[in-house]
Amino acid sequence: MFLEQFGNRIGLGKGFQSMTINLKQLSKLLKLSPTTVSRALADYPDVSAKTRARVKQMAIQQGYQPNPVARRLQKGKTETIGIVITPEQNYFSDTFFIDLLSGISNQITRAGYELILGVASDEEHEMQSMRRMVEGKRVDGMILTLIREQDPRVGYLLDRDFPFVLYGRTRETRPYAFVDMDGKQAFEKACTYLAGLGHRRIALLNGEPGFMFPVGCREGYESGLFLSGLELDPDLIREWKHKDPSQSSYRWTLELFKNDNPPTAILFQTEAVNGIFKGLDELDLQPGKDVALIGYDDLEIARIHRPSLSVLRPQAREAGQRVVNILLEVIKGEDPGKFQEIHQVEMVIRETSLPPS
Amino acid sequence: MFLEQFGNRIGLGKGFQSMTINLKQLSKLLKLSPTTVSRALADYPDVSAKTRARVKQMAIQQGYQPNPVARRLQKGKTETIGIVITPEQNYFSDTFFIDLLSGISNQITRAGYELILGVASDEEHEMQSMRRMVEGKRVDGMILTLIREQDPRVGYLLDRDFPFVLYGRTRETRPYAFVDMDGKQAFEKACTYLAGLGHRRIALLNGEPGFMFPVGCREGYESGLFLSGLELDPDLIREWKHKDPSQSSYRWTLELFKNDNPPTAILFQTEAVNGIFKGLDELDLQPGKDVALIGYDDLEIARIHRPSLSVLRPQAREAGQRVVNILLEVIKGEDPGKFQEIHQVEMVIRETSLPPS
DNA sequence: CACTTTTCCCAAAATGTTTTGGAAAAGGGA
DNA sequence: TCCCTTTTCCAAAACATTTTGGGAAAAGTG
Repeated sequence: MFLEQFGNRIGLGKGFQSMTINLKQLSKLLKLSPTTVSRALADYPDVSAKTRARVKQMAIQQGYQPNPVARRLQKGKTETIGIVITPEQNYFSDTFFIDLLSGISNQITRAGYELILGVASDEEHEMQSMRRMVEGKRVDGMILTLIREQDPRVGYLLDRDFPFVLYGRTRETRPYAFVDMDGKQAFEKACTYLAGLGHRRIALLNGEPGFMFPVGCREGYESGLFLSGLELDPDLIREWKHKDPSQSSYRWTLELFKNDNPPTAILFQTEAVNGIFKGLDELDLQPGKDVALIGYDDLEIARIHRPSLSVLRPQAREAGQRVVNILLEVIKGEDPGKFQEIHQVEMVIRETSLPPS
Repeated sequence: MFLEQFGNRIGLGKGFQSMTINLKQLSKLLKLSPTTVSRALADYPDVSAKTRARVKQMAIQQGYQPNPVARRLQKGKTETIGIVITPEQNYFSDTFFIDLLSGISNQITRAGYELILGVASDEEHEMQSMRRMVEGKRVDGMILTLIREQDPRVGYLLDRDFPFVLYGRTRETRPYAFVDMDGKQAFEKACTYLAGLGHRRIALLNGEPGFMFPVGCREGYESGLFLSGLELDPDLIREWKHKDPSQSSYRWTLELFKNDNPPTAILFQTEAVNGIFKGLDELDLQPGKDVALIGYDDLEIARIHRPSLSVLRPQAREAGQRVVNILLEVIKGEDPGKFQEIHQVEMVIRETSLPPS
């Protein structure tokens, strides 16, 4: 009897290998039914305050934690949400994505959920990893990042009515939930700021076509030019590649300055900054002095570099938290169309955004 | 009858919202018992080849996948392994960690397991996140990275006999499983290489004390000096901080060259390269020309920079795969002490490792 | 005191698998 | 045909919860 009650705590030789108290064992200890113990812990009103307190105290004393696997089976929920990352596309380049992930993880833990991670090498494996999670009933919802203009993942999830939230947006008419940064407004702000300083030739070194984010950047850039009364010159727009940001931005930087009428300022995603610095260095142009620079994302290099880089700074951590909170609502059955958030991006002026010399 | 069989596939309005076929439903379709279907799919010898084939075909046709939650409950295994990362310590700085994670993830998926991720802001939350996974019975095993000399996580897991594998090593007398890079041998190799080129003043800009990895680096450095007949000069050793690699390495670089007899070469972790470049630039010293450089880790910046950086290149992806394979063995009950691997690190000579001028 | 209501608890069912311990059917030899 | 193996299948139990649907005791109410 004693042995049966405590058998699991005694174990076979190993110290206290498992503090693992059952609901059944706990209820036996309390001389109550498992039902009552379960309901007491869940604060059901139909268990008296006295026994509820007694149960909770004993639960703590015994270190009882409900087995998540069993509760998931019964509840029909995995209490898990999934995310797939694609390192090949250099998404991890610095603090930005990890901040996002940090916000996501914190909020998920707070809700008692789990975050499962897939790492995919390309678009195909990305889809494959997601399907495993969804069709294998391994998650209750998905978080999508690095969104493309035509993103098959979104259609897939919409088709089967599976809960998901985008960090970003895509071209899709059906309503879906997303949290996005206002790249358009950010680039417009940066562009008008530079124009306000007197810059007349402002270049855009944009992200890879096919992805959604550069679309907004370009819109903001064009709108900024327009608002400042500047002409759009297609020669001042270039696009680098995700898989090799530095190399491609390096080449495009050289290209930009072959122009008869070269730019005096460049807007870009900070991810590509190494290539730009290298290109400028080769051209004997001083960043900030000869060419004004404003990057999107406040990476470490932006702060450490001399001159320090002016940037547009998205609040990745906060966005990550919102993504999770929204996803939890969608999982609960709320209409995804209600959750479409566009977050403002602040501009941090440092040393590379001076008037033209 | 028809409706009951196919009810789940018809759903309520939504297209084909769940391809979710039960074992019970599948067995009904086949006019077999759930037992037999389960055993057929698991290739038990006591089900005839004919029905096994029939079962498998139907399972594929119906898109049946066993509910992982149910199987976990029955098997008493979560089929999940956990990892906790701490972005504050700048571990994510570039491709290295993501390569490791990629190897880990691939191997885990291949085994039909899941990877759950915790993101912790500091040492305390790191422990907390791990305890939640372990004591909450959310994982079958843990992967630990960024190991400290005295690492409370290792003692914790050993005490409760919980399966884990370290990427790295720690000071602990009890046997445990690990996969580590041979930092000592790598730095010894780099050091003797530089000495062989004629360098006599070789500095070490090492990682943060308290962590285990820099210990090996220093051993290799000292051993390399010894093998080359060079004196150890404590003035040529400095340590930067994880939370701010660039800033601290920048300051230490300036410091190193205040020396009456400054170094002609520096060994370091590539993570700190931005600070070093900045420092050298300020001192009007050309990397590679005036000061030879060899970094540990082949980050993107090492390849893109001109001159390109000579590096020590750990095979992070392979290491990640080994970590998982070992962990699965340990979970199966194998003796962890059997699995202690030290992987060789190759040296990639590029443009920053010339003889002294 | 009888009746109703409220309070407090619990037995049984259900979640979807795998495993255990047989049992029926088929095959083989006399 | 009968008995013994071997082959092929299956009913029931078990995994650890939560939920369902009461039911008994206590407390009000007339």
